[in-house]
Amino acid sequence: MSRYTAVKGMNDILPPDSLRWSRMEEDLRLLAARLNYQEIRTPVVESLELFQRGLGETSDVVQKEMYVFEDKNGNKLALKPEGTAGFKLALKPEGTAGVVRAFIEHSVGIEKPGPHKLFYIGPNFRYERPQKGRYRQFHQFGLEIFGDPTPEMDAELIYAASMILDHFKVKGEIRVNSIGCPACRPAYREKLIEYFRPKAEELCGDCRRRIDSNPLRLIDCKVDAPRDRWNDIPLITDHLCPQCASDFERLKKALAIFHVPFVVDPFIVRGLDYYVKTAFEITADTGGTQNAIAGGGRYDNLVAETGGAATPATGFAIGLERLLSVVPEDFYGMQPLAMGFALFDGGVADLVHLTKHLSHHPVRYMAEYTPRKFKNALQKANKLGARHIFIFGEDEVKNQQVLYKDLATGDQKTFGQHEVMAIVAMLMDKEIRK
RNA sequence: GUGGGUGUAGUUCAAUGGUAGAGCACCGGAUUGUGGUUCCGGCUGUUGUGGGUUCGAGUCCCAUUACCCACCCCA
Repeated sequence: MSRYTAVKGMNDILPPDSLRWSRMEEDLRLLAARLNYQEIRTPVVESLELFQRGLGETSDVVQKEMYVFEDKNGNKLALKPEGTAGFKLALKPEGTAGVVRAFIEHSVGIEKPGPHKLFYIGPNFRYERPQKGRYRQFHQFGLEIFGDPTPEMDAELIYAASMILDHFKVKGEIRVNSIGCPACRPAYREKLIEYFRPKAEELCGDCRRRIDSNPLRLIDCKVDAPRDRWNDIPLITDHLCPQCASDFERLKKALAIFHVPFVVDPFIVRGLDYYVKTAFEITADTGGTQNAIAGGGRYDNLVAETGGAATPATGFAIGLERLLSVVPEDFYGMQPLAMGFALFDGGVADLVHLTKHLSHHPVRYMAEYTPRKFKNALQKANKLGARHIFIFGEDEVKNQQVLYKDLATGDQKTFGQHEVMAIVAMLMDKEIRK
């Protein structure tokens, strides 16, 4: 064990995993571009207050999972007329709050008409006990749309999520719900409280406490499994106001037109306070119990609550660790490796030349400049998993040639040293046929 | 924050309380410029850390720490 290790819950990404990561990120950017999402990059740190106000003071994330610290210039900032805003800082636990802040700060919604479609990709931080699929530094890719109130846009967003699943050959279940709005949710909440209060004795300790504080989440309790025990639990979908109910119908209709496979799950509850109306989650078998790979919904009031002009908005985020854990192992193939060797000191200069020439082409190649015996060169290439090797021995150098051998088939061939294009063409051809 | 499991070589794992080992990996070799297999040789340890019990602790006890899994919650 080395003296220094990575901080708990924060992981190194090494080859070959790093290749899967960068390819996945590349694909996500391309997919986002198809529906005209443009990238936004916000800082990893924001003021603590932004998250407290945005995500909700009582949310678990804010209450116990934030990485909070004080800015060294805290005192100066505190002297600002606004008061102490900005004094305390936090590593971002999710992506939306910072995007909303930037959207407002730079008047994006004012300078051009909506919808404004943005995507982000990057690290987030939550102070939780790590377990399979849950880490203190984790990464998300998210889409956010500002300035469009329609349920059809929600449907398009969910469609984008399903495109991502399809692209990566992931089998996920898309579950949608409407969680109402400030006009209808409070009444539903009361109904739930009324429903569960008489049953308090039958609930676990956690749930008894949650009856009043968070009855919606109580439904998800795994200890009591309320959904299995009672089939007459009031459903939000039966208590929506006319506007929410109508929007929910439009959402489902549009999803059907997009051919997005989904199920209605009236028990979906989002963990953050800002969601209204459309809420959805995507689950998949990640090998652990953390099977939610993506989630999102509409947040029409957040921009105004953060200090901007009233702007309807909707968005979702996908957890990249979790996504990658369900992307098929062989989804990304590795380009075969080519290697170059010299058999004696006199071949090294020619080997350097080959490296120089091949470096201009998109082949995966590396050389070893310490001369080796023929047999050792083959052994080494094998150990490194190389397929193509180029050899400069005495005969080759004398004739201005290079010996090529395909370690997979055993074929070999001699090229003139100036036939670089022929060599590259051959490598590319083999790659396509692979 | 709560519970459970595991810490021994680079790695995966052994070792009735009695001298810490094996496979893999790595390095070298099996006579001339043809590999993967095989064979031979070599290298590697504060047994996570600190106490305690014992003639003697990798092994038993206590504490501590790290990782893993699960709860809570979420991506």
